Amino acid sequence: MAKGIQTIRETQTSASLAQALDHFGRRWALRVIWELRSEALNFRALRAACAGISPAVMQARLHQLRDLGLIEQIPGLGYRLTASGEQLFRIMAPLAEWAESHLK
Amino acid sequence: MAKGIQTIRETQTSASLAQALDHFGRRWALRVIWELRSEALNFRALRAACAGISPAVMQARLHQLRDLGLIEQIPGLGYRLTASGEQLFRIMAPLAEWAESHLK
DNA sequence: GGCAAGTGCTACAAAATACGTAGCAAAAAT
DNA sequence: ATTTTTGCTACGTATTTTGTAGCACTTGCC
Repeated sequence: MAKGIQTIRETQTSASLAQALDHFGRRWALRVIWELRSEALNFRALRAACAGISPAVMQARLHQLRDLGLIEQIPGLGYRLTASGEQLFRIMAPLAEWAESHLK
Repeated sequence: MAKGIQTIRETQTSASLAQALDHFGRRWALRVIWELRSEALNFRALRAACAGISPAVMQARLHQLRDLGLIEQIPGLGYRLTASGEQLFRIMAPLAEWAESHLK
């Protein structure tokens, strides 16, 4: 067992964070949160906003995000962020600026 | 064309952000950034940190993240975040706290 | 030198995930 | 009552990820 540049990490990633990163590391997951940032959208409007997503995947993401308590479905209104979801959005908001300045 | 709850979004998501969210919406992408937060790690150490990732996917992510200018490979040291990558990490850092308090 | 261990990386079949299109049943609007 | 819009499902195809094996190359060591 060589004592090389790196051995075992002293600070390992927590299970909660790993879980979060795994959930968000699915296509459209972050995008859906993003599209709900300012207003509630119904299924089809949300699908239009995420141009290219298939209905099956949208349905899957909505379920997962609902299970995570990030979004909620209001009958007659559509889907919208919960308090927890809005908090997450506020966290990822600076990402927009970052993307603008680094991905041009 | 009914003027329902929502018509067309007035503020649409920019291409850059869509691109960023698409890149990060791949498995292990955010996790790899996260694991490199404090120190450079070589291929195998990085793979050990991301328990469960396959070498092929790790290789693919490293390529993509390198193309995005987020990480760089230093011969004899391994992979580490670039200035741009560290900036991104600082942005997503609050995510750790969020995950701890919301995903228990 | 020679040899063992560690390195980054590739190959490839199987499983999981996403895409694309069509369309249904229920609610709402006309 | 008929049309429109709604959320959602089905299903075959394409893409992505997994899991395992191993290759070629460098490094440290006797």
